Amino acid sequence: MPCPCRPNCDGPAIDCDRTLSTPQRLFKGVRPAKEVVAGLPLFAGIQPEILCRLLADANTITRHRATLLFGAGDPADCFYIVLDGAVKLFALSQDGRETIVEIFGPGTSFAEAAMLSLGTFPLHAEVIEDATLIRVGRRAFLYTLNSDHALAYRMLAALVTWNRRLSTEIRDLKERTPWQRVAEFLLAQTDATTGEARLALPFNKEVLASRVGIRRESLSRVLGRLKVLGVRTSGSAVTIADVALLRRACFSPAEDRP
Amino acid sequence: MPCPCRPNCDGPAIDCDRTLSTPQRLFKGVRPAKEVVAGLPLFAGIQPEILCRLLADANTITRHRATLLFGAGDPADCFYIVLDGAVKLFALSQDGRETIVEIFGPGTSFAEAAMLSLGTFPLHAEVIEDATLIRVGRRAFLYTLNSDHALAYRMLAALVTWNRRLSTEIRDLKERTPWQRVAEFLLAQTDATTGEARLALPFNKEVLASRVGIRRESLSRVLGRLKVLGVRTSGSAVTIADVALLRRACFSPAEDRP
DNA sequence: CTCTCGCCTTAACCAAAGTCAAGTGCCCGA
DNA sequence: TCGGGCACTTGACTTTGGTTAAGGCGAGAG
Repeated sequence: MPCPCRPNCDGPAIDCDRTLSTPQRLFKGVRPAKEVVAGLPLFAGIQPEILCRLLADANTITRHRATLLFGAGDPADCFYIVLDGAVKLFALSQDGRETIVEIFGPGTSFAEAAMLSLGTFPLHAEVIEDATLIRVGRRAFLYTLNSDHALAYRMLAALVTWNRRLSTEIRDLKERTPWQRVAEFLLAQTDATTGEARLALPFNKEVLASRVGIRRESLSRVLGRLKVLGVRTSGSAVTIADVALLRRACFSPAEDRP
Repeated sequence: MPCPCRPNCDGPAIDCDRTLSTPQRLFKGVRPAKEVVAGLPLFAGIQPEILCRLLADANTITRHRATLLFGAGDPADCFYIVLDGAVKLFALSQDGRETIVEIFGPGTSFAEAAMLSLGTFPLHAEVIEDATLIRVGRRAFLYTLNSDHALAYRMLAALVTWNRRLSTEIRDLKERTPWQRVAEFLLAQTDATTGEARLALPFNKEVLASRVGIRRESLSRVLGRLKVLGVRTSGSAVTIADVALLRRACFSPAEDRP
């Protein structure tokens, strides 16, 4: 079966009861493939036999940053599950500028949807942080979808929540300022709801800028202005002095904006 | 069965073989309900008996502009098919400003997705142009979804294309300027691919502005600047002197921007 | 007929994001 | 150790969208 990313398809097949053979460095907390995949919202509650069948046509691959997984227009004959690292989906405008539409991190999957209709990917996908991925073949996926009607319904639900994410993203782009989107992003990186928080940016600032829809120079300036709200950055390390304060500033109308 | 828009649920039930009893003014080209619904991508190819079953729990309603169909958080126990007019889905920020996320016109349906997961609407819906709608009950819809697996797959496909629309919307918001989005919107309103085009804005400019993510004052300015590209407006009437020219200006990098 | 209201436009001002260019710091390899 | 490349920052400048306020204009009510 031909594969759009042929030169990349060198990963080992998956024995679904064996632990994934990924480098420790990349994938902390090694678990059997079964578990990882079953943990995805899309496949929650899947029947074990069907899962094995699915994984029979899957393999793990590790890719370094800057590797193109597929280009827009390529035939969509696989989808990906991210075990570690990060992948961006982006578009290229005629003048060569790229616009990041979505970013996927550990425990998420992407490009399933492309296989359902057109059969071609609508966007480009590139690894932005060294990644470990499971690549699942189209044939197996569609077969699984057909053998397990419950899966089809879960997939419906998954698409709906994905949709909802996109809607709120649109809303954000329309009604919030760049600095609010940056602050929002930072807040989303921590579980803390009060007090100080330390976090590491999951990817570089060029990417972060594109993620929130501004240029990297503007991001620098925004981060500068966020200092007065207790946000310090050095490299990819960020500390938020008072999460609650930042959250209030970010979500309350007007007053105390940086 | 309780209905979130109870005071509005006064429409007649639908006899699926009879012509819809909607006012001529609103719904030009009267067709049987069956046909209209079967024309939706979601229900294309549906089996006639199942369709009738679906419509047995449906009714037509006509609503004037400014009517709220449902609010965010309301229980989602129906979805809507637009026969005529237009409906906006929007969010309200804390300071009371509204942000339009999507707009639905004739021949489209909305809010089906809300019934699949949470069971509550994520956004507000308001009629923005006097509308004729079919309101389909949740129970019937879910029943139909279960009886017709093919429908479930079509629904998957429909969600995927919907998703794709949202992605390109995000891309647009990030990589194109407001005037490009306005021009794009105008171009989308006509079938013409060359020469002159005349069109009527499907809703007022306040709404259009929110649709493209700017304020109405900015929309005025943009329309003013688009004059040099052959776009004239008077009220809701718009003429594009040269569609091809506008398209080129709108999609080509830099040069000749208004 | 006029008044008013809703819808839209205009203008002046300001804040802020984009652009272009230069500069800094860091890592890595020769 | 040097030099080059990369990621990021800074500054000066331009452009543009938001804000506020005022005014125009048409439709419908009184």
